Amino acid sequence: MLPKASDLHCDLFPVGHAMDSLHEHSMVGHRVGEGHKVREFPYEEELDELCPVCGDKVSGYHYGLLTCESCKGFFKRTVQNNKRYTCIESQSCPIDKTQRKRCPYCRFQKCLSVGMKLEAVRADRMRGGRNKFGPMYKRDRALKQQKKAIIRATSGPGILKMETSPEQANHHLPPLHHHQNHNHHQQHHHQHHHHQQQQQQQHHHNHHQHHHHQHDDFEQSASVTPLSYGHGSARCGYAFPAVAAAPPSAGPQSEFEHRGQFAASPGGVPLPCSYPAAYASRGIKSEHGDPYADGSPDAYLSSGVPGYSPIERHADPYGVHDHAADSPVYPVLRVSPGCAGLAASPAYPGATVSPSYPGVGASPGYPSAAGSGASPLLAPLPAPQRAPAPDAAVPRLLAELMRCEPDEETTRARVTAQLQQDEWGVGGAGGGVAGLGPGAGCLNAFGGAGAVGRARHAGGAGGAALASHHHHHHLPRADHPSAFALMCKMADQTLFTLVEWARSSVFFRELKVDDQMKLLQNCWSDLLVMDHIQRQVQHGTDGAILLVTGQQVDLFSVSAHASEGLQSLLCRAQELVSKLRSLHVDSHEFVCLKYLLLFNPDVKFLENQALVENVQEQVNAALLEYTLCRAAQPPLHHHHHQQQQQHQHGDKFAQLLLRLPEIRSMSIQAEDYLYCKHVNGEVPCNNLLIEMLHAKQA
DNA sequence: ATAGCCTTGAGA
DNA sequence: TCTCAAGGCTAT
Repeated sequence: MLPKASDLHCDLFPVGHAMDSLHEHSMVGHRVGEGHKVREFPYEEELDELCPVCGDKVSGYHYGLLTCESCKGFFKRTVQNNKRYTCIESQSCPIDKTQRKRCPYCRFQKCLSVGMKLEAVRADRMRGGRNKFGPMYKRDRALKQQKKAIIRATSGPGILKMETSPEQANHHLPPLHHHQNHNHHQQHHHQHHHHQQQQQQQHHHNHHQHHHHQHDDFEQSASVTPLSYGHGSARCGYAFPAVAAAPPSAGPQSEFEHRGQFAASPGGVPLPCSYPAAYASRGIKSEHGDPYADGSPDAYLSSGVPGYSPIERHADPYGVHDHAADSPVYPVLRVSPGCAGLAASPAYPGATVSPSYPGVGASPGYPSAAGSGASPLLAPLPAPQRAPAPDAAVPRLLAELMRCEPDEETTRARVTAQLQQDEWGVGGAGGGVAGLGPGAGCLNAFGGAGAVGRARHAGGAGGAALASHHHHHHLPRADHPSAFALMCKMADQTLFTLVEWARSSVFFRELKVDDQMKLLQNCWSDLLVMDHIQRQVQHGTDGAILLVTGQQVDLFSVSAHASEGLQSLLCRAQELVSKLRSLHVDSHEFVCLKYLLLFNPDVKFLENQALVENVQEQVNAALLEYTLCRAAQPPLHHHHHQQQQQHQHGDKFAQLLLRLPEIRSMSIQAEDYLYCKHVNGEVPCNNLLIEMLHAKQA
C-alpha cells in the first residue's frame, strides 16, 4: 500500500485540524502574529495540513475547504474557463502531489468529490471581499480547534484521559446538560478523497451556460455572482458501474469491490437509489431554502449546481458497505462448554490492562484508570442500580454491566433536550467544511460525546430508519429540517448516547482509544438497531413505534409513507421485537447482547484483541448462566404457555445469540439505506452517523 | 497549463 | 483596521 500512502493518509486525516499551522502558512506575506494563542503541541496535527485533493500542503480555505494553492488555482481555472477534460483511462487516476498534473479530468473530479464548491468561483470575477462561505469557514475552524482539544485530551497519556490541564477539563464531558454551544462539530463532507468515482459518463455536455443567472441563491451580495459550470445532468443515479468492472489501478479500486458487494448486498435493500441525480439536487434545494441554513456543505453543494450534486459522482467512495467483509456469521460466540463458571478466565497473554473481573468487591472497585472520580465518563448516569431483583441469580459480571446501563428516562430527556436545542441551532450547528476523516470523526464522537457539545446533526441509521417514516406525523415540528432530517438527528443523538455508554462501560473503557474506535466503527449501527429493538421490547407497545424521545408513532401510518426499503426494515424490526418479547428478554440479557455486539473479536487490527475476546467470552458465559437460572425459576408473570415457555427458555441462550446475525443484517440494511439517503443529500450534514458510515472503510 | 506570490475588498 | 479567500500575474 505504499503507493497510496498519501491517499490513505489523507483519508485518515483529511483536512483536519491544521489551523494553527495553516494560519502561519497563509499568513506568509502578511504579518504573522494575530493573537492566536497557538497551542504548541508538537506532534499535533501536522498531519492534516494536507490538501484533500492532492496531499500537498494546505494554504487556506479555497472554494469550500482547505486545499493547497495549486488545486485552488486548478479549480479556478477549470471553472472559470469552463474547461473540459477527458480521462484517458478509467477515470480513476490517483491524484497526488506528483501526479496531479497527469490527469486534469480526474483531478477535477476529485476536487468536486472532496467538496470544492463551484459556486465559490465568481462569475463576475470580482476580487476581494467575502462570500457566504465565510461563516462556514469560521465554523469549520472552530470545529477543528475543538477536535484538537479532544485529540489532545484523548490521546495523551492515559487512555481516557483525565485532562492534564484545567482548560482541557472544560472540554470534557460536562456531565449531561450543558452541552450547549460548541455546536457544530464536524464537518464532513464527502471528502471522498478517494479517487475513483464516477463512471457516470461524465456527461459533460454542459450546455455551456454561461455564467450568471441561476443559483444566486447563495452568494450573498448580489455583486458577486457565482459562475455556473454546467455539466449536464447526470441522470443515471449513481450507479455503481465501476463496481463490476473494478479496474486495475491499484489502490482506489478496492473500494469498488466493496461497493460491488454493496450492490449485491444480501439483506441490502434493492437500494432505492435510482433517482435521477437532478431530482436529488432539486429535492435538496427545496428543502433548504437557504443553502446555508443548516450550514450543510453537502446541501449547499448539491443545491447549488444543477447537474453537479456530489451525489452522482461517487459510487461509494468509502467502500462503506463492506460489511460483507465481516464474517458472514456473527461473531459466533465461542460457547465454551464449561463456560458457566465464568470468572475463571485465564489471564490472557497480551492483555495489558487486566479486565479485572469486577465482580470482586461489591463496591465500584473500578479498575485503575477509569475509576478516578475525575473521570467525566463515569460521572454521569450513576445508573440507578435498578437491581431488577434481589437476584442472586445475576452473575456478578452481569450485575456490573448493568450498573452502566443508562435508564430510558435519562436518555429520553437528554435526546429530547438536545433536539430542541438543535432546533434553533440549525443554522449554526451546521457546518463543516472540510471533511474530516473517519478517524477524526470518531475522535469527535468520543470527545465529542461530552467534551464538545454534541450539537451535531444527524443522520440515522437504525434509528433513522424508523424515524423517517414519520413524515407527516406528530413530530415536534416538522417544519425545518423536515421529518426525515429530524429523525436523523434523533438517531444521531442516540448514537451519541450509545457512544457514551460504551465509553463508560466496564471493559470498554480499559481499551485504548484506537481500539475503542475500531470497535465502535464496527458496531455502531448494530447498537442503534439493538437500541431501537430494546426500546420497543421494553417500553413500546404493539402497533406503534416508540422513539427515543418518547413519542409514539403509529406503525401503519408510518409504513404507509415509508419507502420500500424502510418498510422492509420496519418489518424486520417488528418481527424481531415480537420474537424477543415472546422470549421475555429482559434488560440483563439485552446488555449482554449489546456487549457481544460491541466486543466483536472479529474486528481487525485491535491492539488488545485479547481483552476483546476475553470479554466476549465472559459476557457470553454470563449470559448463558443467567438464562439458565432464569429458566429454572421463570419470572412471576406470564404463566400462560408455561410449557412452551419452559421449552423456549431451555435454549433461550441459543435463541438470543441467534438473533445477533439478524441484528447485524438489519444494521447493514440500515446503513445502506442511510447511505442512499446521504448520497441523495437527504441526510443533514454534520452527523456522527455519516461519519461512522464513512469511517467504516479501511 | 501550472503553481507560487501578489492584490483586492466585504465583513468582522 | 485587520482578515483572509477570491482573483490576477507571471516565471516555469
